[in-house]
Amino acid sequence: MSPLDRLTPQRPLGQVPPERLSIGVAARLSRYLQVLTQARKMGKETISSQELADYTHVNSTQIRRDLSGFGKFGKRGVGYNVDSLVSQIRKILRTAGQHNIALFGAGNLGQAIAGSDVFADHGFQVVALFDTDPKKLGKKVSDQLEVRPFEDFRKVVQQEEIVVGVLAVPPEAAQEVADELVANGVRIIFNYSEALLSVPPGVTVHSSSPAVDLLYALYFYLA
Amino acid sequence: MSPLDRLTPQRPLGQVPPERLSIGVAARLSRYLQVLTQARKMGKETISSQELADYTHVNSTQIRRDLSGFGKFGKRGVGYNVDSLVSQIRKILRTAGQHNIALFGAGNLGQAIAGSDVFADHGFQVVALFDTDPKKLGKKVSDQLEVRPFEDFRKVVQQEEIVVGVLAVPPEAAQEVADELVANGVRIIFNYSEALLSVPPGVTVHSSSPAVDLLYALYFYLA
DNA sequence: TAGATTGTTAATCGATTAACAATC
DNA sequence: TAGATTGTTAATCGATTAACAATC
Repeated sequence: MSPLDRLTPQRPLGQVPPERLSIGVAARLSRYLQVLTQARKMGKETISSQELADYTHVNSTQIRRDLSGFGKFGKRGVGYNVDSLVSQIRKILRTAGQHNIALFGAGNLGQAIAGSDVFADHGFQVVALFDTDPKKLGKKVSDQLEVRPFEDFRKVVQQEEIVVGVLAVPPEAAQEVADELVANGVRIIFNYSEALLSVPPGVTVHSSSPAVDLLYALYFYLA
Repeated sequence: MSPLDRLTPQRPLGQVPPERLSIGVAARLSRYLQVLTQARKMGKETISSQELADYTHVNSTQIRRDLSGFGKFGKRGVGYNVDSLVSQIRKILRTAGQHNIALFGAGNLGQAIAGSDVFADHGFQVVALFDTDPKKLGKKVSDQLEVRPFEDFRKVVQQEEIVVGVLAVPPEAAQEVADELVANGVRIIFNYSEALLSVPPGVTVHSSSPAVDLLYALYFYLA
């Protein structure tokens, strides 16, 4: 802080620092958290900013700075304690709680998602799996989960607080499901289908497109 | 360009401008390409920088500038022709050709990937699908593809030019497969397992982690 | 102690944004 | 023509990088 800053404070003295992270910081912290969670699973107790950089493709200086903005979490010469860094980042991102997901589509992709740990590891619980195929209805996909008819969705969204809708449906069905989600107040949609979705402002669509990463990886391979 | 730059040219006069794109530009162009490909499938003939911005979450001015750096591809008052923009970006990324992929793991995720259009749309062809489970061997997963024993991989990599290895295996098997890929000269690995992989320098690992996007989407939802 | 790694600064580079003339 | 959207500039902001003292 320069002396001038003290003369012209950005906010009233005594107030807490800005609570809202920038998109970049929030995105990077999420990536650190993903790696840390996995590192913990693999029994790693400490991790250096350089290791984090190798796994996340984020510069190690950037990582140290991102973290040091919130406190002195590391130990010089040693690195960061994995466990405690996980809790610290969860606190910063305020994602320590449990959040409910509804999953649409019980095909290969839907079942792969339902059976994966990725969401569970970060406090997201798939509470319902929907499909329209009568042959799939009632099928047990995991201990907790069986395939329910799409029509049940309204009921579910009223009973459980669904924060995210995940689409693993064929592209031609995606917009219809998205509309239904929006109509029932869901404001985050995770789109694994290839369809381009139209949603009203205030609703966020995240599209996962592995081919994109492959394209630019290939560019640097060929160039 | 400042006058000083003309006195101290970065490269010999008369040579072509730098061919290598920055990582940021290459990554963004890839995202535009993904959206354009899908827009074309949906019968869209023109698209504006604003529409591209809505779908990619990249600022529309940024998009126009990225594109105008390579030519005047748009029409004022109209937008960009989807078809011709696809060809232009492919030319820039030099990914117009066909490239071969080997896919590991024939579980739900592996079968979902094998059956998807994402890779095919961008010129990536899955030429072989491997698994170690004897019960799955020989199973037809698509018209072109049947499950082969992991041991066949060396043969395949010698016969076909495999540029990318895609891992859809359980986390405990991922490192072993990665090592085998590296040993056989594959330098791009796409990791859908949750394992953290160690690879030598020169090999690129891309890890797809949907939960990461969800985490930071949630942050802005809660904040 | 010696080696390793954090926390932090300063310089550079690239991304973002607003604004607007050009033009379809 | 009128409306829309590109191509481009300029100003600001955030990311990247190198470097290094502090310190475990």
